[in-house]
Amino acid sequence: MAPAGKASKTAKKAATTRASLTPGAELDQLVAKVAWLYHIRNLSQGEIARRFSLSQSGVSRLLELARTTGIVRTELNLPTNLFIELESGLEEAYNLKEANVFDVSNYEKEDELIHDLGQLLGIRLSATGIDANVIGFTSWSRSLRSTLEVLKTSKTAHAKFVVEMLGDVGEPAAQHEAALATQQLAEVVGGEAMFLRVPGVVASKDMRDQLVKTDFHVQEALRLLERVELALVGIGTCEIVAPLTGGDNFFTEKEFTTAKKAGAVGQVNLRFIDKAGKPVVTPLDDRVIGISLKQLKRADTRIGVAGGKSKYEAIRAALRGGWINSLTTDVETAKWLIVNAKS
Amino acid sequence: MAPAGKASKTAKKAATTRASLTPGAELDQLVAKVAWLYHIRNLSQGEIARRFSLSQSGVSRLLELARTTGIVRTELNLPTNLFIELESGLEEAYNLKEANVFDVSNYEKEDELIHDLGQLLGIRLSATGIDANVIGFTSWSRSLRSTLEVLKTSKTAHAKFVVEMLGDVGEPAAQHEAALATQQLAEVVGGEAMFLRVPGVVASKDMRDQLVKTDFHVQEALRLLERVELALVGIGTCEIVAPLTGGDNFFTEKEFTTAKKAGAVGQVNLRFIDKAGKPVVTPLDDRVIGISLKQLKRADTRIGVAGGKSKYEAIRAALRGGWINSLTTDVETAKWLIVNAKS
DNA sequence: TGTTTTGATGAATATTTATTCATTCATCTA
DNA sequence: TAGATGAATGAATAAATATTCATCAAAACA
Repeated sequence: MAPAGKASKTAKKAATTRASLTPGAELDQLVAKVAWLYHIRNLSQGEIARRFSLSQSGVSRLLELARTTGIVRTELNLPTNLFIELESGLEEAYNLKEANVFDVSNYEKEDELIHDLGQLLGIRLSATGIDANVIGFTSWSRSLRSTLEVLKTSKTAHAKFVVEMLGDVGEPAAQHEAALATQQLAEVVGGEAMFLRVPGVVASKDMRDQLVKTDFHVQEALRLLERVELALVGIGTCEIVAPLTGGDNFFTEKEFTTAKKAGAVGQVNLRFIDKAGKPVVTPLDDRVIGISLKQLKRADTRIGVAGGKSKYEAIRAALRGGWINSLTTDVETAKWLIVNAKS
Repeated sequence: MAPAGKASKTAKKAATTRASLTPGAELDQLVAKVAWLYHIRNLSQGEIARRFSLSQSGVSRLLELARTTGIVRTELNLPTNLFIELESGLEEAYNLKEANVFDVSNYEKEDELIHDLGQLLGIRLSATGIDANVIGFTSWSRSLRSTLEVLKTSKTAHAKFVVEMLGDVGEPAAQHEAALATQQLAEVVGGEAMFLRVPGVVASKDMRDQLVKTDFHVQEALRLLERVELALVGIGTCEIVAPLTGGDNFFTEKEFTTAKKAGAVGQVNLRFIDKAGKPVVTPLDDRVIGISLKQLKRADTRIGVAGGKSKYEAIRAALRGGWINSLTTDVETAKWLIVNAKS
């Protein structure tokens, strides 16, 4: 490869006049061309590099850019019948509209599980398509935000409104993220975002009433909660989990204990339910700003995404109460839910 | 790496009970899982291989399978403003609804150009979406069949009918391909395919009348040609090009010469037009079974895909006559068309 | 203006991926 | 039953790709 050095010298000279030296707009063109040659024409990065007089590493970087900017996008189209026994098992045991099961195969790390399940739902939703007037969204759910990542690339989602089903939860810094997610979902479905930019849990019923009374947007959102058709629901345990801390817009350890003493084994958008799925009404209930269980049930489609050992009981309760009628979960959780449907 | 051999031994033992030994249905699951780990979780093939106790090459092969079966799909989302000067230049010069230009950068090989332009149209169509009652399709066009490849992955195309705008052209063996393409397009848009399974060019007017009279399906298709809303048009020169040969359902060299003598510089779905785009009516016209220019113009959207030096004149004629109002072409052709709009 | 910082870049390199080739095992054939 | 054929597979290897690191030039700063 003796002439290589020489070749690259000439290349560099050419480079001064060529497109790659970041002239902003032209960069896009180059990225597009490179992506085209690589993905449509299946040239190697080396060949492409030669054509444009730049280095292979440069091409590699341009392709990465193409991926991150969404010019190139790889989507997964999972067959729907992969875990059909488990899926129909769930559907029958809990009378579901639909169950999505996949072997995400990392059951230790909750974080990854959450993320993966969210993606899974996204894949399925964009395969099926979404069509509703009002979508209820739980913007603080990490799973659902992962779902959104996938959905962003979908062109098959349509809705008029996206309304948040629960106020802010967690540290104030996270609120921005939640708002962004709602906004993005609204964009994806071509609808309007309706925010519920108040604390999800407040100190007292009075406080709640105050907050609701003063803010027009909140009232609007709360009204829309009556008309949710597709609900993307958060399911949780009666514990304070990792990113959240007791106190900031959330229940304290003590309050959760109160709920558990009253029979709660889990919660759906912070509405407590017992082992049979029945609502557990405590004074805590008046301090949540968000969709009520009654309102929730008006939604035709109520989708939950959850998995992992710690949530088994909570998910089963949500299923038994019929608070969700579509579940996306992992193989292990699905098995447990089927085996323990009656116990 | 001394223990490697040992490890693989154990692996092999495990393998006898595991999923990978081609048990049909389970294979799908494995492919899906591997694709998931690779594309969603970004594990390397080596890591995945270890998890499933198979070799890296095996994983590579599974991933290839995932790609070819459509479980994994990479799509290109080209920005629409890359060649905006050329595009708006074309739109203005020829009063087009839309122009798509891209630098497909291989202008020598006509075959590749044709293929690439087809893909380009596909990318743009699936970005925009299709919504029409009746789509007129030119199933023998190679470009348009490439378009179809891309469109297949799209979920944004809808139509009630897909009707062929020209009878068969080329050797009989190719007819099957054309029919398949039409069928597939119909599937993609969720509509019904209407075939025009007769020769595109027949020996005489009488022959044509005979054929039309006897076949119910043909009559149905011809009726639909009156109601085409979106037409995917084939543009050609007055020459016999590569895969076609004079004679088999096609004009002969001599007949083309006749047309040229009458002023033809190109043809749109085998309807000859002159330099100004005016129809060149000769007796040949009565021997074509397909959409007429008059019928074509009823379609709201008339999309042409073509490029390459040999077609410059023909494309310009088609544009001048207004037979197409949307063009997908390459940079070089676009430049020529703009510069020579008035000459 | 000299110095520093920053970011872009390519050569070299490490890592990853695709392919080749030999082996195995099941199926078919004589 | 022996042998042939062909698919499936993994080890070794070739090829391709991503990353590291040093260099350079433009911008920022003194």
